[in-house]
Amino acid sequence: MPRKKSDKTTIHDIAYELGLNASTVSRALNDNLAVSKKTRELVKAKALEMNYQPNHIAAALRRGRSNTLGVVVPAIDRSFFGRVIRGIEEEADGAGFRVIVCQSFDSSAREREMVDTLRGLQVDGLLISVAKDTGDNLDLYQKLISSGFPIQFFDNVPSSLEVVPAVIIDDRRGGYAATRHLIDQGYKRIAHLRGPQHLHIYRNRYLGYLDAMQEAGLEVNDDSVLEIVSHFDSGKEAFEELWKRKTRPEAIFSASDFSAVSGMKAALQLGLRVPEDIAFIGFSNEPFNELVSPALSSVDQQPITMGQIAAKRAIKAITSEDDEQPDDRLVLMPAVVVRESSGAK
Amino acid sequence: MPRKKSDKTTIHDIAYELGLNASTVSRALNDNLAVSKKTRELVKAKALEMNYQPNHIAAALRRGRSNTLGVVVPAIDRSFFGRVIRGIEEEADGAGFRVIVCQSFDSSAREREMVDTLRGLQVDGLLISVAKDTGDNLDLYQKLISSGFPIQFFDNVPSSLEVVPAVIIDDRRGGYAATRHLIDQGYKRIAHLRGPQHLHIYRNRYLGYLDAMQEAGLEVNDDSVLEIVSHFDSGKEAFEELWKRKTRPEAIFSASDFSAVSGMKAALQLGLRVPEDIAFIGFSNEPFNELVSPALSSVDQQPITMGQIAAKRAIKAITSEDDEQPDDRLVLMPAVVVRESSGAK
DNA sequence: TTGTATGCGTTATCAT
DNA sequence: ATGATAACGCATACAA
Repeated sequence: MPRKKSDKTTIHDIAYELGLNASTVSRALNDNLAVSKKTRELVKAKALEMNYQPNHIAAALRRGRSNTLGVVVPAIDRSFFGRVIRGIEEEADGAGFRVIVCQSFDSSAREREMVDTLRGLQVDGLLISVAKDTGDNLDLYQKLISSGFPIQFFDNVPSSLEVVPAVIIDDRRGGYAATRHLIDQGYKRIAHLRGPQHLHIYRNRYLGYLDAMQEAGLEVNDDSVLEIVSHFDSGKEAFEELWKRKTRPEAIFSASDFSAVSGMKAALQLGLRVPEDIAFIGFSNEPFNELVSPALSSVDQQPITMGQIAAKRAIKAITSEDDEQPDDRLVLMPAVVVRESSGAK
Repeated sequence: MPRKKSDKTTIHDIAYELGLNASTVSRALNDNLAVSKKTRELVKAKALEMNYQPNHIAAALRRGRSNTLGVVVPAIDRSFFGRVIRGIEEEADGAGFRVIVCQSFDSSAREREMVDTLRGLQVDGLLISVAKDTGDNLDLYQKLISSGFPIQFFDNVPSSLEVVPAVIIDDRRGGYAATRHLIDQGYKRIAHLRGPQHLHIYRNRYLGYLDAMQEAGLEVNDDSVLEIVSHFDSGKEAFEELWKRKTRPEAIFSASDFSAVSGMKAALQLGLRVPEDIAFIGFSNEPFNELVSPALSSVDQQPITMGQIAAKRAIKAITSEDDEQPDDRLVLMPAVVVRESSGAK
């Protein structure tokens, strides 16, 4: 029969068994140099034997530090975020930090809840990609930032905040590079399937498209651009709509891989050849791009690097003694990945 | 200037401001009926004003309950797990539970670490889909289960444990249904791309294939079955290998959507028509199945339902007073989703 | 209805 | 090198 009603072993239990004091056990378990090597090993052996599980939350309560990073993303089943999180975990692992992931499901109300929950769990820092339903969490974030709480935004950052510590990619550059690639391949009539323009990531991809077209002296008219709403369905409809217009495109730059693939599918069903009759390039470099036929060219957003850097900056802010000023934004460069769907004309 | 060095508001701060006692504040915040409606509102208003953030870990330490569920999956960027987690969160939300998600990256050593971490974080229950690198965590799980700790496995469960509380799908039935569907469509020479047979999910899908073939009196010989290793690349090679054999298949049932799609791609590149020359059906019902052309038929594993049920059972085990016996396994039925790739012959 | 006292498991500051 | 003690923020049994 155990000493206590709960069967959980604590440092007190170990101390009791060994005729020691709890503080010694605590020190031994934490590899404190003050405690003799002999007792240290004794304690560790006993801890193993008694199946001791350190209570991290008690330690966190006492220390005021949990060694935990909180992450909020719109949805973890989006491969981009999955890969960002992978990068975060890699970096956190190396620094002895745990990672807790929450989903906002693109609702800013839920995002706020998640932030509260994570703060209640005493996370030492926050990594956030804000919901598309960009609500009024700005106050919250402004307060958090100016209170000196370690926070890093990534990918989709709150738009109307002045100084935001963030890691983002240069979407405009990405849009430019994708379009430029098509131009270099010899295409002239290039259409753009753009995303909702109130989201700056989509707005910037569109601006990059315009940059490249203008630079090359190519015409952009009402027929060239079409806005898509939902990722999944509308690529097909968008393509069919484009194809009906009086000046048919030779190539399409889509702001999303999903609509690119579904547009491509619509093209194939019309009996068109890709890229001979119509070329495609998407954005995000989703894993399935390699699987479809023809394989879809795209723009890679370096999600793993993004996660690593964001985590690194957060951890630095946490561990550095002096309350340094919030880092400003760091901008990553996107990279065009050329596959079959945008071969030379 | 704040009363304390730390700027975090505690119930003591609120009590001080209001000339009350911390316990009253605690009660008020928890909607305890004992405290008068008036003070309750007063406290809540003050809490809001002072931007009070409840310290959940302190509460958890005191209560011995964290209202948190720990989830361990091989990788969150696999859409199946993403959807299971969605189901878990839905269920947990409704019951006032938080969810912490960790990844094992298919390493049982890391899986063990994650379990320890989560237990250290005082999660009230554990939901686990075990790593493919099925190591020797059996002792750990056996101990956990018999100690009465609320734990639920899902999808991939530890194989060599007798009584395992788990929610799984009937993979054998799924393999049978997929193959049966092809048979019903009129195909006779049906090949199977099977996964590593030491994993029972793949073994069962293979057995289901055999069931259906045998039932229909169709021949299965050495040419019919091929084992694939990595999801991504080997579908192509596997298909080319199958196509070289003396009896070419008319249809292929692949144990994974990834290899099905990449096999399909290889077929298309050989100039074959799908499904006229060769039909395909995969397994898992990945989202990209709808996007590829032709759209890939597959077997749906009901991931959201799986998550909901697993969470529900875990929460029930947590909240029910009596230490009831561990639930045994609950088996979900998979559903064939017919798309273009397996049209009638 | 509210206040007082205690403890959850750990770590840090003393003292020895 | 080790022990005694207090404190982290909260919830609860008990007292008033």
